[in-house]
Amino acid sequence: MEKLSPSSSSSVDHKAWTEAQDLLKQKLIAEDDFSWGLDSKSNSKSMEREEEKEEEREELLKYVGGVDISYSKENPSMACGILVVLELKTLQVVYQDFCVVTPNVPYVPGFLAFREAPVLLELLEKMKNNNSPVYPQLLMVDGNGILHPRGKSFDKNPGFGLACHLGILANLPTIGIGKNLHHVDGLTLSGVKQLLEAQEDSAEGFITLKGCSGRTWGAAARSTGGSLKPIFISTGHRISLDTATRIVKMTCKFRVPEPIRQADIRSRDHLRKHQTRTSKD
DNA sequence: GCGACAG
DNA sequence: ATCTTGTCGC
Repeated sequence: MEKLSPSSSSSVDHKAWTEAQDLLKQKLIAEDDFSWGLDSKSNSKSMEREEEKEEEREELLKYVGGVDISYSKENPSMACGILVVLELKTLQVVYQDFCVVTPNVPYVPGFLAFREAPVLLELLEKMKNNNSPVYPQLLMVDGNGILHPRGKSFDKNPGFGLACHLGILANLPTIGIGKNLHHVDGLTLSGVKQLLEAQEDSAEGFITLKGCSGRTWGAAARSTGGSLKPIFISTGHRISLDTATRIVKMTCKFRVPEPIRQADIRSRDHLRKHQTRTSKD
């Protein structure tokens, strides 16, 4: 009952995964594609003083989702996926749901989506099927969007990270937030830091990430203070980098945007509460 | 060939 | 990702 295939011997199948990524990638939309707007821009002329109805002349972005998965070292067979939704205006959590699972796919750099997307997608579909009134209009993902090495030849093509992958599966606009730089197209952490420091105080600590090839992969930001570790923003699906960057700014109370930060904190807490029975009695 | 490599 | 307390500062 234990036969290993000659060439591929585990659940890790780089070739099949790369092909799957390439297929999904064909559906990727790299521009703003949604019906809502950001309040800053919609009323540029003058506030019609007439009836200030809540009439939705134009729907506004109100609910922003965040997803993440936390893992337990004590119990490697236990992980916790989470979906949170925050109200943009107040940055308060208005929805949260957890999913304790056993990781079945290992983490392989470049293929994070095959490990995490199924869990996160399930949380989204559950919420959607329940007709929740706060279903997110936009999703922030703990991981990269196009800032990602797509297979081996990324020099001419944008990547396809978890944020892209999940965005397509869920058909939602997504923004990828990396807390570490995935080295692609010649980008290095030291190079990014130099650019950030050379910025002085011009662009609020945001710079565009351009690789050796000239391609734009995303943006780096030191949202807080001076010398903190930057975060790395890249578009996932149905959004432009410009819009993504603006929304990140709106949600950055601390270094990491609130939807991601809250997802991080809460999934970790939830995991602790659900593993207290494993090693102790 | 070797190292690098989101979470 | 995970292992980890206090501590310095606004």
